[in-house]
Amino acid sequence: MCGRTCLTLSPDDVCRACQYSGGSGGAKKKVQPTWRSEYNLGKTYNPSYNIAPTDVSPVLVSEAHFEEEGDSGKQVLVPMMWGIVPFWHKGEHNTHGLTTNNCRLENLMNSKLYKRSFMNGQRCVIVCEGFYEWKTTQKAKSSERDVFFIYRPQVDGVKIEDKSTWKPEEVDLLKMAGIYDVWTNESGDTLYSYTVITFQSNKTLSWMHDRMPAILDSQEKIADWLDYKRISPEDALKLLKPTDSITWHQVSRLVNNSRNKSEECNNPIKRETKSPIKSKMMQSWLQKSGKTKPTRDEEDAESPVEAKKPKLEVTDEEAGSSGPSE
DNA sequence: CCAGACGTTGTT
DNA sequence: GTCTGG
DNA sequence: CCAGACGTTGTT
DNA sequence: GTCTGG
Repeated sequence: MCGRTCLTLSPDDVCRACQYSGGSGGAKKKVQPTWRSEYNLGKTYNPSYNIAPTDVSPVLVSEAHFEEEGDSGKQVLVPMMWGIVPFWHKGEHNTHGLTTNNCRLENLMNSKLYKRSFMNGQRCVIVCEGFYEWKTTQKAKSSERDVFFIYRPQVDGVKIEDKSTWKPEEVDLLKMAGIYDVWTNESGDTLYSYTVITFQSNKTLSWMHDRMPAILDSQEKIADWLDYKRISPEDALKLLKPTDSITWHQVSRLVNNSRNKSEECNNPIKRETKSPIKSKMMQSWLQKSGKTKPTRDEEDAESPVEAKKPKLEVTDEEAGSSGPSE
């Protein structure tokens, strides 16, 4: 599932962080998406460690949706509300009564709510530093579930939760595939809103939750997902596959309350001590089996495996934005 | 033809 | 229990 | 996703 | 608005 995200960059910095190789002709140059602020009933984007449904956050879309003769390969950032308001909805924007913060990929193509937007090319990419996931538990109340912050592996030295260790130009933001819609009220005011596409989790995350967002893990996939004139809906769907290019750490339950916007929200906490009984059993079992360390599978896979860190090298994507400077 | 749904989650 | 707000 | 409300009256 | 169920 995906019910809370984190994005703390200013609009300008989000633009910098979303630099992509674009432009026409053979010589692709690095360009930044432009910031396109819509009225959205007066709702605006506020950088936050704790973004919840109904909040507004920036998403990438093709410029061609807005410019008459726009290049569908060009990207723009548009603040939109999380949770689609169906374009046919009558009344206040918040009275449709449907849960639309996520769209199950399995249901997309026979959904009355999402299919039209999708076939219409209204694809978007939700941008964030990471998202929060509550571990599915049988016994605990929802308020007692373990919470994790999930994000892209960063280059050496960058700690995503410590903004003093990185700059917008070098951070690797998490990008999720979504669908957006445009709603107009009786007065003719428009509201842009989006949903995050989800599917069944792969092994990397299924121990935590059975659903995960459709993460786009390369610049090419992002460009293809957004360019609705070049890539058909059918081909766009093929881009959505579970990724292993993610990592995570446990965070405090401060994030449970969406009013808590503290930067502590995405800070790692020490793993909760297991019950003494289980801990003792584990220790003696480890001694018997002569192991020094439990393997990933043996300890519930609750910490990310190594070897997911990207190599620090200058690729076409990164040329022009070097690593830590100064 | 009209009426009614249109969505997702977790948990008892 | 269920819906709305953040 | 979780938290918090869930209601009405008359009067400062 | 559009689709399904009756």
